[in-house]
Amino acid sequence: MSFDARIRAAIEGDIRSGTLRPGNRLLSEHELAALHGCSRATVSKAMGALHRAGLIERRRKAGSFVADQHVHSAVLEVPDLAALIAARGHVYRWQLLSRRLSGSALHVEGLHHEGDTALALETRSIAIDTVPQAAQESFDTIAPGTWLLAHIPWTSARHRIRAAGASAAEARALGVAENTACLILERSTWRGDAAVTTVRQVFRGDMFDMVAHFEPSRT
Amino acid sequence: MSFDARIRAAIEGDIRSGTLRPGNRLLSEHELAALHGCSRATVSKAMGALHRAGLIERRRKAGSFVADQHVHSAVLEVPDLAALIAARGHVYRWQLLSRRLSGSALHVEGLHHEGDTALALETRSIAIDTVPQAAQESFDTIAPGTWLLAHIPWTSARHRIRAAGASAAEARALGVAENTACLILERSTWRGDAAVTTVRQVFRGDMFDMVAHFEPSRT
DNA sequence: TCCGATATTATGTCTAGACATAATAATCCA
DNA sequence: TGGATTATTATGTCTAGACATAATATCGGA
Repeated sequence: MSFDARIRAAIEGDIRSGTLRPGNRLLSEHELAALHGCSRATVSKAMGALHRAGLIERRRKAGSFVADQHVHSAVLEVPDLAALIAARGHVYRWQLLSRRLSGSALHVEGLHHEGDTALALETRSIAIDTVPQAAQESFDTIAPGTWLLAHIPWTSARHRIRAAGASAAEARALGVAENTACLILERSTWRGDAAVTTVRQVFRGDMFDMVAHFEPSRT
Repeated sequence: MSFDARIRAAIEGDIRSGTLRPGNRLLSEHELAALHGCSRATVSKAMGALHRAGLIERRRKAGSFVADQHVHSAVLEVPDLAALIAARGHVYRWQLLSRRLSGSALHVEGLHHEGDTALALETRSIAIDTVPQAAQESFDTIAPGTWLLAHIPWTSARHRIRAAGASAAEARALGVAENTACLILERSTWRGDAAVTTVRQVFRGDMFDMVAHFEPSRT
């Protein structure tokens, strides 16, 4: 086991066992280096990993502190629908429902099909100020998400996940009864400070779920 | 801007703009160090961040490669319900519904209340082999999640998020109509290889959502 | 031709320093 | 006493090496 992993495990253990409690100060990097008999760079690497995992807070001059545990973070895998459906052994198909240019936004609506059934209804708006080439795309055979992925770089994204009953229009599009429970994924992406796209996907609740993992022990 | 951030931004930009495509090999760490005029350790740090962000794959001897972009990862914040409800300005309350010891598992069922309304129905089983002290707990005033957080260290967790209509029993407990759309969060936690607890929380869809962020530019 | 031993290569981990930077604590002067 | 200056401290970033390790490529022999 590497020094890095050893130091992480030691501190993580102290936090989880309650030896170190939220708000407590950890030893400084110098002290930990001396304690474990390794260099400060190695300690720093371990502390960086704990920080990313949300276990500790770090402040210059003040030191490192055990973070409040009221939230914890997990890595959410946001799948590409085409790849997901292919992995399940079905045929993926995108069906364009509408496309409308309004002001500086291009609005696209369509369905993601898994084999013969509609898996998700997508309502998207694309900022043509940020992605001017999108105005030339029909999106009648390629899904806008796939196209965007290949055409413009984005730097950050925000996802919101919730559950809601299908509206009349959504139910009709998905071929389910009105008010059927659906998982709704809303995603906004930015390139720097410029908005790129906002998408709302309504999934049939019985055919889709999302998975997230948490393992602090990742370097 | 630090070398680290600069190198990350350069490679990320090449990936997102399509200059580097999935499967392409990146320059080796040595070459990148020479190119950017910095040391290999700095390059390695940048590559580590890109790897954690899921943008690249790394293989010894073979090199680093642009990852397939069919999934991308985001950081999901899994809130502690008590803290979440407090932050919303309401009073949190846990109500125990049932507690039953069966074999090597302790089954606990209860409600998380936000003020006067039930926000979530929780069904949990706790492995008493891993957490023997739990057998002595009544859980009639403290929620098992809170108790577990304070009493045993866990090392990894897996979350599954989906939508479903409330069953008759769930609807009764939450005070909503049967088949109301609910967000269902199932979480299993482990301590090393030993299972700690499995919990299923059924949330009123109209009162709860989850948020996830993605920003590769985190060191 | 096939197999095993060897060399090569790129990442993984680490060291023992360095200077930068931000935040706090101490000090000194008006 | 109040406010501005200075010193101190811990993290943040970086260097120029080192050895370990895993995976591949190459070469020699049966």
